[in-house]
Formats: sequence, C-alpha cells, structure tokens
Amino acid sequence: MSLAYALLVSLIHEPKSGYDLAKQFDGSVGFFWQATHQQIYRELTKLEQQDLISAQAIAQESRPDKKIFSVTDLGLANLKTWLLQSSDLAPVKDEFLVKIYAGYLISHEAIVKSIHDHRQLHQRQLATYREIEQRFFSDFPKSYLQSTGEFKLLFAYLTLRRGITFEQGWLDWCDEAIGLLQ
Amino acid sequence: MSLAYALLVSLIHEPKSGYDLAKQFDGSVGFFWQATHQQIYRELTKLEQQDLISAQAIAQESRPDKKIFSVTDLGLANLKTWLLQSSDLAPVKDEFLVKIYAGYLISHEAIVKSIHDHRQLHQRQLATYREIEQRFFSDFPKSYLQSTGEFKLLFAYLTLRRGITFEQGWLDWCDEAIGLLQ
DNA sequence: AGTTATTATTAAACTAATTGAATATGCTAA
DNA sequence: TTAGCATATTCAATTAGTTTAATAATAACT
Repeated sequence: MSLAYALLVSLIHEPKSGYDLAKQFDGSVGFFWQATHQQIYRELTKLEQQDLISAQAIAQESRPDKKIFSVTDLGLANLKTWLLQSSDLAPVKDEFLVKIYAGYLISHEAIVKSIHDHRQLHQRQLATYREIEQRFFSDFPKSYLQSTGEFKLLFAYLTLRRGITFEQGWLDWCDEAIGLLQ
Repeated sequence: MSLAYALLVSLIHEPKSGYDLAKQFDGSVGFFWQATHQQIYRELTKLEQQDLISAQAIAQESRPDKKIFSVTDLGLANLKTWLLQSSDLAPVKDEFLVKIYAGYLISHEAIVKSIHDHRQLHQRQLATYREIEQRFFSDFPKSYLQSTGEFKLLFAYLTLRRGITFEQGWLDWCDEAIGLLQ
C-alpha cells in the first residue's frame, strides 16, 4: 500500500515518468522509500486504473516516447486522507545489527573490521546529505522564516535533517563500539 | 535470505521453538529483525531440510507438544561464513518520513500533531530500551572489561546502545521539527 | 560498421511476506 | 461450564517484491 502513496507524493511534487521514478524516485523520496522499476511500473498501471494518476504521452525525437504521470484530483484527495492517518514506527530491519548481535561467534578483529567498513558506508551517506544541505539549504532554517510559503522546501529540509542525524548517530555508535572492542 | 540467518542467530543464542521465535524472536534479535509466525515456521521447515537446524520433539503435559530447534554444526559453519560477509546499508523504509515530505499538503497543525504522536511512540520505545539497559546492563561497559569472555552480553549491549541512540535521535528530530513549524 | 551505454517500458517467473483462518491442548476466571 | 486466553503449529490465498530478460530507439564511442 505505502508504495502507491510514495509514488503519489513524488508525482505531486513533480509529474514524471516511470523511468524517472525508478531512478531514486526523485532523489528525495528515494532516501526513505525505494522500489525497483518493475514494482513502480506495475503500481503506476494500478494507480492509473483507479484514476488516482493520469498519463500524458510525450513523443520525443531523440529518445523513446514516454508517459508523464500526474496526480488527479481524486489522487490528491486520497493522498491527503492518508497523510492525516497516524503512522506506526517503521520496523527496523538491519542485517548488520543481526551480525553484531552474533559478534561473539567470530574474532574481535573481524568484527572491528566489519564495523569499520560499515562506518565508511555511513560516512559516505552523510557526505551525500551534507552536499544536498549545502546546495539547496545553505540558508536554512533562517531564510524560510522570512520567505512566503515555501513549505515544500521546508518539509524536504526536515527529512534531510533526519537523514543527517541518523547517519551521525551511526558514526557515533561505530566509534563507541570500536572503542569498546579494542 | 536474511530471515534464515536471523533465526540461526536467535537459535544459537538459545535453542527454542517456532512459537518462542514468533514472540519477538527472543526480545533481542526481534528489535532489528521481525517476521510473522507464518514466515518463521516456513523458514524453520526449510532450515531443517537443509540440515542447518535440528528439531527435538518435546512432549509436554500441560501444553501442546513442541519442537525445540537447535543449530547444527553445519548451521553454525554457514552462520559464521555469513557473519564475515560485509553488509550493505539497511534501506530506510519509513512511511512517516514520506508523510513529512508531503507535509506541505496539509495544515501545519495536523503535521505538528502527527509529529507529536510519533514522538510518543519513540519515547515509549526508548523507555523499553532503558528498562533493558537498567535490568541487564546497569554495570556496563565498566564491568565487562574485568569479566572473562562474556562477549555474548557485550554484543547484545552494543545493539542496545544503537537502539538507544536511534530513538534519542528521533526525539531530538521531533523537537527540532516542531520548533521550526511553530 | 559494430559494440556499448542511456533512455524508456513491458513480460514472465519466482521468492518473500502478509492476512486470515483452522486445529489442538489445557488453563483460568466469570 | 463455558468463554476466553495462552501455548503450539499448519494450511490456503493473496499481495508485495526480486530477478532476469526482452523490446525499442538513439547517442556515443571505437
């Protein structure tokens, strides 16, 4: 179910094709919801049948034709209803933590190495978020207080903030863990 | 695939029945990997066929009979191989963040309320972790440095620490977000 | 001219996960 | 005594997600 809404959110942000959606939705929703192109195209077909989105065929000269999907009034109404519903905590499904829990089965060295490797992945993700922060939100949150109704940006900023503290939390944890194991 | 390993990890920690596994695995692995009883029973059947676990039928008088599963030598070898493999970052799939991203579509009031509600869920989860910390790890990490090889506990402690900083990170985010929206 | 890469979509097969229910035993409380 | 609850497992149906690949157009490189 949630995939449908994630697609609606991305399409209302900006109408786009299935192909565009597949490339990380739009580089934003994709940070907290992902799906393969297969899933996306199937879901788009369903959403179109339900009249929640509508397609506009775009004939391109230098590229294959594409279909740009937009959210219909019905789709927007559905989306708003969903937005007002409360969300459960997202279940954590982290294979790395399963491995840590069983860390006593292998050598300290091996575990420290795997934490170190994992730390680098989080470091890279944090760098990605920091880049986005600098490029699009260098004057946040001060600027938004004066600007008139740029709420779209504000909410994107909030999700980015969560990404940043999440990754920073991981880095801190890795340092603490490596410290304890050495 | 990971479910199989999560089950092996839980069973090597302590042999148990499918029913026990279904109740949050064992209150620990369950915090970062969950599955329904359906999934668990099916996976146990597979694991038994592959000789990675073996069942011991326990006839009970006051209860229906049960099967206690233990990890075989082959299962342990498989598990260790898996533990040494590097893990990708766990994909974030958080419906709440999708809603935040689309927060500009509804009233500030409604969004603040939903953040507030969500904060309470995280607050409760943090309280759960704090309880576990006090009950089982009140003398950590100092005590473990002297103790001899209680590594099982140490690694459980590390995953708990991650849970605590994760939830605290959410609380901080909620406060920041509510502050910005008011 | 031929291979590879990118854009763009669709098909088919498979595996994983969820939902709802059925079955069975025995305990406890109204 | 019977309804509900906890233990314990299995079956069936459906939905969601992954994997592999086919198709098609053109650009870009060699």
